[in-house]
Amino acid sequence: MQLLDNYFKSAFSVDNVIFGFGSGKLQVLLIKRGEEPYNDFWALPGALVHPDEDLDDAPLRILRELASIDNVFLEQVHTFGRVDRHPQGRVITVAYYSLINKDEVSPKAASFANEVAWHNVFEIQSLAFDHLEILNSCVAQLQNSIKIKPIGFELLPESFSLSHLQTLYEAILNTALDKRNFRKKMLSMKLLVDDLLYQEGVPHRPAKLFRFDKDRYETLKKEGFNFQI
Amino acid sequence: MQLLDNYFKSAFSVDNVIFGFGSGKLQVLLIKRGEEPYNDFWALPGALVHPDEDLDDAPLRILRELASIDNVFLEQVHTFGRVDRHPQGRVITVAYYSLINKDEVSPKAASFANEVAWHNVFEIQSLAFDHLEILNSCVAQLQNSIKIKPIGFELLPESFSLSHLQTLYEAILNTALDKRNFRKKMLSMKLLVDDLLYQEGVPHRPAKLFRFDKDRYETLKKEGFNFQI
DNA sequence: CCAAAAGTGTTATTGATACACCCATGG
DNA sequence: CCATGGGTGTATCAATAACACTTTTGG
Repeated sequence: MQLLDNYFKSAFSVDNVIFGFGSGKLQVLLIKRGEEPYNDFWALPGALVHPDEDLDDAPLRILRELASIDNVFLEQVHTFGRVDRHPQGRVITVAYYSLINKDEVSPKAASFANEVAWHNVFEIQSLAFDHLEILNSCVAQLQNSIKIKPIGFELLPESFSLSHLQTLYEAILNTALDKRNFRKKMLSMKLLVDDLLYQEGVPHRPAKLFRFDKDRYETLKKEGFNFQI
Repeated sequence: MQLLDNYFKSAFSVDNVIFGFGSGKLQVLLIKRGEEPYNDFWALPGALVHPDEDLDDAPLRILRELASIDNVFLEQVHTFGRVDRHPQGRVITVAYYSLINKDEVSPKAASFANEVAWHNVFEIQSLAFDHLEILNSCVAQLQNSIKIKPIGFELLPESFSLSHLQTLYEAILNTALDKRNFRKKMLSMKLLVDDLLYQEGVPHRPAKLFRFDKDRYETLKKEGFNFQI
């Protein structure tokens, strides 16, 4: 609260909705608050923006502190600024979401949190402050973005099967997709390269593995190509 | 600058990209700055957010001061917060755009401006601060939004012809559209009601006039209808 | 040989695009 | 009667959606 006092009257913060994919579900990394208000509530990880820090760097700092990762996909979503959104003063907050591969991180509670844990997005009932509204707006934007930009791969290991990718899309869009149509469309865009590997040790026919060709996407994009699922 | 001093070190502002439609072109309302920095440059109308003012109300206040109108379509676009974006201190700014019918306003220079004028969007070469970047992001978002939401009507008089509407779409999207296909699609959505009026005093066949049925749109939207042009 | 998920094509329907002439009015 | 923009329909092509069986592996 000491730090807060310096900023108060008018502070700006960022909140970062960190998405991951696990157990076939879209998940989000939440912290358990260790102080009032909303003590013991789950909340989005957030931080005040430092005076000498670019706005877009603040959510990346959160990721570094919480999950020790850098170089993450990040998208700004919306800025929330109702006068009464924070009970202790005027805080305008900029919401971001980021996509990370859960396998590569083991989140540790940072200075500002008691506990950190992954939660299934579509099972969350309440959060501290207006964080549920913020989460929902980020989910909506993710659902839009994933249909028109090849960003889902950020949530998967480098090498993945088409079924794995499809379950990811289904988890995010919260709907079932047709297997044959999904594969047809995904492969027709020529953004996946055959990894020349197959799944191992599975009790069924092993799936062919692919990886996403980012360079090729950048090239195609310049030529006017539009990703579309 | 006196007001500014109170806020500085960390201030948040809004900038409002006010779009209008005139002479067949997409236009934007700019102010000419009357002080340093960027004295005599054209700039987006902006304002610091008052401590007791909801964020979304700040751009509406700008509209009230500059054009004496209320009840305007408004969309938040993006928040710009690079440390060096403002030469005099740390200012994070939230960009909004709004759509108004030029016929209903006669903008007057407000306290913070020397001069106000409409400019053709696609002819603007430079603006104060990073306002060109902000303008461009708002134009891009308007172009996206107008394809999927029936918002263009805000820029027109209540009663308009299909050709009028088409020139508006062409001006915003900066591209030519096929007349028959445009009309077919627009009418098929059943969002326009025949105004039972025709143009008058034109030296050619007078056009049938329509108006946008907002209630009907809200109803259809609830049933899962998606606007699409 | 059983269970489990991988992999694979065709058809029908829908939506998108391309395109040219006649009409009504004012001057 | 001329100039101007208003108004209209069809045919082709591309994209989407629906749908069921065979294959490969581990146990």
